[in-house]
Parts: sequence; structure tokens; C-alpha cells
Amino acid sequence: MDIAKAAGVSKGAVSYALNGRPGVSETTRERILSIAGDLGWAPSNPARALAPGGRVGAIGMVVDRPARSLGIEPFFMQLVSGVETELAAAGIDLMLQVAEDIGAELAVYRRWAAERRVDGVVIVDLRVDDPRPEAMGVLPLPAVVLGGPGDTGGLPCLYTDDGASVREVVHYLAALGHRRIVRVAGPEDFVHTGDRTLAFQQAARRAGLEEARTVHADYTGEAGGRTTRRLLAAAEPPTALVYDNDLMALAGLGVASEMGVKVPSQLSIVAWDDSALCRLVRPSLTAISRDVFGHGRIVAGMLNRLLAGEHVEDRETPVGELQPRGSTGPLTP
Amino acid sequence: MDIAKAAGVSKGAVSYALNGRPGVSETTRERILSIAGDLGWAPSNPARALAPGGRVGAIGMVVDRPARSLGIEPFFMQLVSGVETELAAAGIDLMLQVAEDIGAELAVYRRWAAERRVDGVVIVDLRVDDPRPEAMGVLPLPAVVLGGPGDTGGLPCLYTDDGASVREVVHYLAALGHRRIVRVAGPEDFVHTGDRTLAFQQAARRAGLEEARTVHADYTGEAGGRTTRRLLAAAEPPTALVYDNDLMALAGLGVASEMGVKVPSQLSIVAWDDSALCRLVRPSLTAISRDVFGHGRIVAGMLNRLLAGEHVEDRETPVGELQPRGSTGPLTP
DNA sequence: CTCGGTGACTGAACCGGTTCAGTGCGTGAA
DNA sequence: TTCACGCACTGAACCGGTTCAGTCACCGAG
Repeated sequence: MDIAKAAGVSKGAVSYALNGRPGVSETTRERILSIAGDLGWAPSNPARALAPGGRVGAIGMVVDRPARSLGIEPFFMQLVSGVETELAAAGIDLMLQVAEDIGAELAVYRRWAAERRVDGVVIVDLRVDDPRPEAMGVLPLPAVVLGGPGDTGGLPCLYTDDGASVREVVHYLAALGHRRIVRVAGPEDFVHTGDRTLAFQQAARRAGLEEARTVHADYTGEAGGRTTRRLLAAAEPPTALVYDNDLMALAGLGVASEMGVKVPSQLSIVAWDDSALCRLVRPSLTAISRDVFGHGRIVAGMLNRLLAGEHVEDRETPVGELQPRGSTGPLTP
Repeated sequence: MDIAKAAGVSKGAVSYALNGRPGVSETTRERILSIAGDLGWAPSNPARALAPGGRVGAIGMVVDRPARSLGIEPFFMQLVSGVETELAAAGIDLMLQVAEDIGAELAVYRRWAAERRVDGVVIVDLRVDDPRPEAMGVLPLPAVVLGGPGDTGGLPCLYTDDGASVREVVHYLAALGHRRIVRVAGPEDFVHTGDRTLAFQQAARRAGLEEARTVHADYTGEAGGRTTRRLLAAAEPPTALVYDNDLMALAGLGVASEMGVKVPSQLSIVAWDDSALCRLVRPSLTAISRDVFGHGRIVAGMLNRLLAGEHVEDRETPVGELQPRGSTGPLTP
């Protein structure tokens, strides 16, 4: 170790000095730190990780939504930004991987664990009967789930009460006079999709709506557009559509325009996840706004504490708030 | 090493067997591989990296565009997908980091190099007088540049002839009868912005346009919208706008609609980077289409070969092609 | 039968940190 | 004066691979 030589001490002393541990005098510590600074030296991460009890200093995220939707789906990059902001302070890096399906995702986790590539992972898009939490139990790979609660197999999770937001949307649309509302949802096997569906049906019944259905798509613009086209072509089309993400809502708006259906006078549109997209298009999209960046920070913080050996409680984030904009309004003949 | 014990050989033999190197008999190799498979064993990455000449098995990418535009900018996620697809085959991971500015980006490279976090990096968004290539020369961190050619300080690069695409756009718009075209460009200090500007002015002169200006924005939807609003409010507004990315084009389309300017009968709009967004909105956006995913694959492959010690030549990608859609057409009174 | 050569495998050094059991020294109390 | 104690620091083991110099058995040629 060249720092040790330069300072004329043993490498053990250097280790103590740099990690702020007792065992060296304050003057020696300062001398070592100053030399390290001059040399632009920093401890080798592989060596550190290799030492008994050493950590790799990186966490992983795998995304397995359809690759073509990934590019535009604002959700993930915002989440990643939030996660990184939190990790950067702790000197931890983020490994990102895209996978084709949940099987490939599990293979990535297994490889990461076997090769000691990461210290822990954040699991997103929790499914019904999700195989991942159980696999994590076997894998010695600490994990935090974004989603739930429930079905997390004992893993700590960060969740939102999506039902409350759904109820707010239904009340709002009902108050505007809408009686036929269809929800264009995400994949059926996502846990939060099921939560929202349940809340939607209950709120619709309570509001005495004439029609309140949920149809499933896959978050891509293509699917959102196709589904909207089918819905608007019906004999008695819905007068309001609620989408599970903003990309599908955007596609729906495009299809409405293409079919000559006026928004909002003939059709109201509500999006979930209020990214900048919603504000850029005309009419601007009414949306349920969540602090996705903040979610990333919180979930990264939870994982950090989990890695430090602390006990981590499940945590709930504030309910997403309805942002009324130009795409919703009363029906006008 | 538990595999060695299980197979009754030394750990050296295990190393030879697993890396396909000579020094073990074929029968022993198969026995070791089968035991490793049964145990779900894989070599520890930190240990491997620590060995003399060892590689970390990860490459890094830092993105320092404004954080708020990152979420929706489809370009990066597509690029990342492409990079990963190429790397996955080689068992290499990707570290992603967002930075506030180019200084923070350099700090990340320095840390990665000092701590041996990655084997190499991909540099994106090359600037005029970019400090990064020079810094890389000092840093012992192999790098490949996406952009250029020129100003890459000797680093291998993957570049596109943006000028050709610009000329195609100008000819196309001129043929439609447009005489006043304004280009809403990205930041002035990006190398490719300058390349496009130069080609734009030349093509405009050759086409004998009445007005052909370039104004600069920062790729965000907000800036794109604001700039468009200002341009359309002029006494003699342009009849065609060419945007340097699709997000600003989308914002421009929104502003036009808000101001009652009809697209394409009163205003034509062309976007750069043809993501799904361009096909989702109405009218759909005419765009210059590039295979960003493919760019990612190629640049990752170049970095891979560079890390293997091979000499890597600069490489040019196919020119982006104009995809005419509903947002462009002749002026109709 | 002997000798040289080759293939299969072992043992140990090495990478660059962390950590723990000592070691030596100075100090204050008995 | 002596002894126990605490502090600053050293030396060596350790993490889990890779790699190189040997060792050994076996085989074919002379």
C-alpha cells in the first residue's frame, strides 16, 4: 500500500485513519488523510468487498416491463433518479438491468448473489403470487419491495393507498355527470392493478354509475391506443376513461382526436402518474400526481438501513393527488 | 474454496476448469463443472477483480442532462437498453449515475477509477471543448465516446452524420413550400448541435429560404414550449419548426394548439429522435428516425473490444431517416 | 533400462484492503 | 520504584479468486 509507505506507517493504521476508527492519533490521521488527498487515492472497492464482512457498495434494480415501453415510460427514470440521489450520499452505486420477463429477472438476481455483484436489490412491480419475494428468502440478497403491502414474503415494502386515489377520481367524474366510466388498467397480475380495480368497482357502485368496467392493457402506448379505439367504437361508448399510466392516456387522447371525439366535451380522460407529458399535450391531462422521485429516495433509504442491519418497517407514502386539467369536464352536447 | 474440496482437487485446478484453460483433463473439467452447477456456484466478482490483471466486469454511464427532462427523454432509456443487451452476452453489468453537471460527472469518473468500480465508461453528449476526453487520458479509465468525430481527444467514437439528415429535412420542407423555418436546437455547446446548425444554415442558403434561424433550448418540454410560444407570437412567424428532440417537438405541438395555430395547415413540425411519442400524438409527428437501441449495442461492443485490448476504429452509424407523418404538409390558407 | 518430455495437478504467492492479537511506550497511582 | 493500564501502532491472517513455478507419473524413443 503506497499510502502507508508515504506516511511511514503500516497499512493497518491507514485503514483505521481512513475509516474514522480509533487506533490512530489525531495528528497521524490528519497526515494520512492529507497524503491520500494529494495522491487522489481511494480504497479499492473489490479489495474492500473481499475482506471478511465487506460490502460491495452497490445495489441493483431489474426492470422487466416490455422493452419498447421502457423508453418513454417516465416512471422508471424518475424512480432511478430518486434512488440514486439517496445512494450517492452514501457512496453506493446503482446497477441497472433490463430483463425480458420475470424468469430472466430471477436469473439476474441469482447471478448477482452468486457473483457478489450487489449488496441488495429493489423489487418493483409486485405481482400476484409473485415468485420473487420467496426466491429472495433463499438467495441471501437483501431486498426491499416497492408495492404491496401483502404478498411481500416478509420483505420490507414501500406502498401507496392507490384505492384512495381511485375513489377520488370516481367521485370527481361522477360529480361532473359521468355515468359510464371505463378504466384502462395495467397488467392484471400486478398487485396494485388489483387494488385499484377493487376500489374502482366499489366506488362506482357507491356512486351508482351505470357502467364501470376495467379492461387490461400492458402500459404501452400501442395497447392503450388499441384499447381506446375499441372502447370508443362501441354502440354506447363510455364518457370518461381512466388510465393506469400517462403513456396510455396520451395514446388514448390521440385516438380520441383521430376518431373525432372531442376532449373534454364528449370524453374525459384521467391519467395515472403525472409526468411532464401530461402538461405538454393539449388538452393537458388531468392526472393522479405522485412523487415518484421521492419514492425512489425513500425506498433507497430503506434498503440502506436494511443493509446496515437495522430493522426496517413497512412504510406508506402519501396518497397520489388528483390534478384536474383540461382533459376532464362535464359533458356538453 | 468449497468446490475444490468437493471435487478433491486444488483451487488452482478449479480455476483452470472454469475458465476453459488447459491444465486439467477433460474428465476432471466436466466433474468440476457439474459440481459447480449443482451447487449453483459462480466465482466471486470482487475476488476475481482483485487478482492481478483482473477486471471488474462492469462499465459505467453518467448522464448529466437536467434531471427533470431525464424522466421523459426516451433517448437514454433506449440507449441503456441497447448497451445492456450487448453487455449481457458478455456477463458485464452497467452502472448508471445521474449527475448535476459536467463537473459532477468528472468527479464520478474519478471516483470510479480510484475505487476500481468499473472497467470503462461510455461518454455521451460530447461538448465543444469538452473537458472529459482529456480527463480520461489521465484517469486510466478506458472510454468510448458517443458523438464526434473530432474533439474526442483520441478516444474511439461512434458518430452520425447529422448534417445529412438536416439537409433532407430542409429540402423536404422547402419542397412543401416553406420559406421561413426556425430550428429549436439543443444546448449550444453540444458538438452535434453545432454540426446540425452548420448544415442547417448551408442547406437553407442553398434552398434560398427567406428565414432560417436556430434558437437554443435545453431539451426540456418546458423550454421547448416557451421558445415555441415566443416564435409563434412574432409578427411574421415561421411556417415550419424543426426540433432537436421529440420532447420539445411535443411541447411545441401543444403550444401551437393552445395558440390556435393549425398543424400542419398553418405550421409544420419536425422532431428529432423518433420515439413512440411521435406516433401517439395527433397529428403524429414527422421525425428523424435513428436506431438508438442499435447505437447502444454498437457503442457497448466497441467498449468491450477496447477493454479486451483491441484497437478500436471510429465508426459511423447510418444516417437518421426522415419519417413523414401528419405534422408536416404544405401551407393551406 | 534409462532418459527426456509431456500432461495433470499442487502449493504458494499475489491482489489490496480489514481486523485482531500483540508490542512497546508513557503515565499515574500505590 | 514498581506495576497496571491505556494508547498508538505493527504484523499477520484473511477474504476468494488467478497464475506461475514446481512435482509427479507416465509414455515413447534410444
